[in-house]
Amino acid sequence: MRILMPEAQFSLKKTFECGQCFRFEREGENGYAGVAMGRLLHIERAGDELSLSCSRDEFEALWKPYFDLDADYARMTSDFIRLGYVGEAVDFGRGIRILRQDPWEALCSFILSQCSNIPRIKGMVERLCRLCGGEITSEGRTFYSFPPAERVAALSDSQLDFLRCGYRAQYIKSAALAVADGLLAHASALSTDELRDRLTGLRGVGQKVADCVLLFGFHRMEAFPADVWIKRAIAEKGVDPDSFGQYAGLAQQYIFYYIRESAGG
DNA sequence: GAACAGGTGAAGT
DNA sequence: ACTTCACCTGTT
Repeated sequence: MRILMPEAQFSLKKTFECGQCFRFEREGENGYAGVAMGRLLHIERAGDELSLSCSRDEFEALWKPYFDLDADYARMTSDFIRLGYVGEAVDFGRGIRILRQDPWEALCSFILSQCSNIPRIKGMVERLCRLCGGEITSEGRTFYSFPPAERVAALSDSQLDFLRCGYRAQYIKSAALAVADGLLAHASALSTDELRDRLTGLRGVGQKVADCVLLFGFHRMEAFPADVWIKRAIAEKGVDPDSFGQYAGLAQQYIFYYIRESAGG
């Protein structure tokens, strides 16, 4: 199916390559393919149109919320001071959408992300999906869905070695046990601070990973993950983390993408 | 080889 | 409360 959706509202490149997700890969000149919510999606831009490999019903039920397409990003970013470094970052990142990723997938992925880089994170996540995710075949190619926590909790230490994720292996295994045991159930009834406390109670989950999970897995837009790049922006570019209000996480993502891209990454 | 990487937790001031 | 260090693996 096709939808009218200008680049300025939804940029595939910026959304998939701003560091929030690890399972969408470039496909052709203007397209991406990936798996989320157990479903494979091919998505491609042609001018102001996007074509998606799903039915209109599936788009409405799954992908429209996943891509946060009902939200008005122009309005949300109007809360920020549109001057100076943050203003540049917002202009540069126009078209980024904050995805509504599965909380467990976000938790597991960002535990793996610590002290690593995007290619390696993608490798670890991909091996985990190949190891125990569900197979999805399409036109002769095989894709894998992200495994449920129960599957990961059941992995043996020697199976975990296949991931080559080092000391993070025990972190994801214990997190998987906790999630399978209901740690994140009924999260919508919890405040962001309560949810953050639950997350940081896990071994290997500190403030930064917890805030990534809150933002990318629970769509808590006020969560502000501060990694080394954001700390650099605060120290060197005059960014004030207390000035962003309820959409601080969105501001963070523009700043992160801008500083990474301008650093040549 | 050594140093470092999108972080965390433990142990030391 | 703040600083230092080890931790797996991969890349420079």
